[in-house]
Amino acid sequence: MRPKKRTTIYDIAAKLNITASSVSRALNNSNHVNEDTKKLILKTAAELNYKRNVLASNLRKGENKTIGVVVPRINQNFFSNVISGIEETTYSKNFNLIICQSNESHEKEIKCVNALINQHVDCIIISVAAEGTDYTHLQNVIDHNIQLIQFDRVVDELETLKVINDNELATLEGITHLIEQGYKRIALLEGPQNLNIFRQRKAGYLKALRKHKMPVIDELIVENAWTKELGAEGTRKLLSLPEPPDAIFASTSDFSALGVLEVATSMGFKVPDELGILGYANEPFTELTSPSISTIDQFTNYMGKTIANLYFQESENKDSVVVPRTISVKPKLIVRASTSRTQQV
Amino acid sequence: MRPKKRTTIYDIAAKLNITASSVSRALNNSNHVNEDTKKLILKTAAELNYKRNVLASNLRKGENKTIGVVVPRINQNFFSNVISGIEETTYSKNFNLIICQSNESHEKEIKCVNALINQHVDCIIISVAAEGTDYTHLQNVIDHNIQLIQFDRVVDELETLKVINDNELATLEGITHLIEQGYKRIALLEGPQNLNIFRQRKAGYLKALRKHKMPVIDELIVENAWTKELGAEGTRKLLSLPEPPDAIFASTSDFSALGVLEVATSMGFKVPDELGILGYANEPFTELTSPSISTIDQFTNYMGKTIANLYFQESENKDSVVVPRTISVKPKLIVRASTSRTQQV
DNA sequence: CTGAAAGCGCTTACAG
DNA sequence: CTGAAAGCGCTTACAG
Repeated sequence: MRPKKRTTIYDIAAKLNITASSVSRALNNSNHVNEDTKKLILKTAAELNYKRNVLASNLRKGENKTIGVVVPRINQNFFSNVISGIEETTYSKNFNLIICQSNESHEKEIKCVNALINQHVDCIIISVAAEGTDYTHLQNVIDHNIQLIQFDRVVDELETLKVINDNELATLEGITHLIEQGYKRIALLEGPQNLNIFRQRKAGYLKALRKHKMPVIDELIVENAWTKELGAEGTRKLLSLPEPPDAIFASTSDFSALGVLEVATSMGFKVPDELGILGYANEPFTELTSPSISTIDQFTNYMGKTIANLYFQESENKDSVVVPRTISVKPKLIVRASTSRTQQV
Repeated sequence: MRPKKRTTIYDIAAKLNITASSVSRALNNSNHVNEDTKKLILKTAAELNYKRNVLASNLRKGENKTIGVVVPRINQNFFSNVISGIEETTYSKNFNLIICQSNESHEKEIKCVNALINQHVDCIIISVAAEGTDYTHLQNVIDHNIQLIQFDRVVDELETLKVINDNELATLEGITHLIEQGYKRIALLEGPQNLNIFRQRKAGYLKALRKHKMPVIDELIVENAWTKELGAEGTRKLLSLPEPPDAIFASTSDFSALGVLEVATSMGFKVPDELGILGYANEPFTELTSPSISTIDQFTNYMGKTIANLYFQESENKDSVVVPRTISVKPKLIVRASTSRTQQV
């Protein structure tokens, strides 16, 4: 299984009685080489099935043309779509993409990041795991002069390029929509507050209530209702209250919203009449449930492309310093049956 | 933005007045180096924030510890789950994973594969795009002594390691289940027949009918019903026949099955009583529709791990020749409401 | 236009 | 245990 020796530029040079320098120049399409010999070299290279050793080339040139991506989970819709967008862009620039998943483990995240630093990638794109609080591994990326781009779940304190959703604004719109539909007691299923995205969504919720002069009712705010199961559990509690909510915003995800829907249905609450449900992320299944679930779309593929383009813009700008900045993508409220009181389905 | 020079083993050596050889040995935890100097070197390396240049190391050692993956789409459940499984295994072996998507384009697939060959990856794992018929680019992988592993959509003629689902057997079981439920006119929505997986599923369908002495009715076989839209279109035609089918096997995917369900519902056919629906792939949404859709689960994460392990088994086996072989994973029929005639939902 | 030479950062036989 | 040297495969100033 160990490879036989591959064809190198020396093999080509030897065969043609010229030097490796010329071969290299021809292969790089330099114009400091005779047109005819260039053709001959290219022809011979093809015959010998030559493939440039990118490792050697990169080592010599001090470049790598590789971007590393670290996400909590590859197989989550949001992330796989963002990665797909990143890939489309990096591919068009002839860059490689190395992918790691942290599995929401802070420890694995650190290992992934260090592996990417060792690999001398040009850029690391990351959405952090839910766990951590210490981010020296990310500071380390910066210290190695590797471009760091955070997206979605970003560490606010780190001054890097960031691409995020405007979670607060999207939530504000979502809750406002609920209020306009006549919902009066709106509950919040919140996510781990160490992640900025969940803090922002909570902020949007509170802001919307304040704006419409509605009281914030503590018993309607459920901590850490992150998964379908936890969403279901939280919903059971909420709907068992003496005064249950008439709407639930599952700020963590559509999976959580699905848990809400299942419990509500099984407890005999009519959605959307007796209970409105708003999710987050526009997972494909949200339009398939009955009733379909209102949610918030995050333009994932577009985010991916934006992230990758951000890197290429910066890197073309070699001399100047990178100014830390944040690109905020405005998500879109998708109104479906689960919150459409006026127009029953 | 161009990196300042990074710390190398020479920097460490200079600082300690020793040679790079010793530094390298210490860093590689060789025992041909004094314990105390080793400690000193490690300490200094940490202080100088040293990270090994993996490119240089790999070039020298003639290894790369990188596996390339080429799939039609990263953001499809099946593939992202397989990739996730691959990643878990490669990560545990300290291998990098480079990911490309062909977007179902044969041309892009060729470019991806060539890029990976240039990159001198140790192994290429591929599920081919729907388009192509010519596979010299894959032969090329083999010619470069790169381990090639095909999965799911494999090119039969190429003698490589293969990890597949037993599509025929799974389909046989699925259709048998339909027959046992009393369905008599079972239609097939088939996929592009240049892909082995769709040929196998068709074969399973035909086999099941023959086994139960049921006639094969040409007008019940719809070509190329690959997407939700095409599935819907095919279903419209089928259900408009003078003698419409009483069950439809959407062999291409659950998305196609979803198209069937929507059209059937809108045309007033009762599922599962008047029309049974069987999908393929166990997409998460299949348990959320009403009625829920019966389908076939492919153990995707497990497949991913199996693929990666196959590579590592082979590579540990350096001397012996790789024997082309196929690992067939038996998928599982998931019976849900859309085919459960006896037990209505 | 072409060659000889140095060097990217590392590893590893070869001496001692 | 440690050093000097060669080499992985390529690129690129420097001469000519």
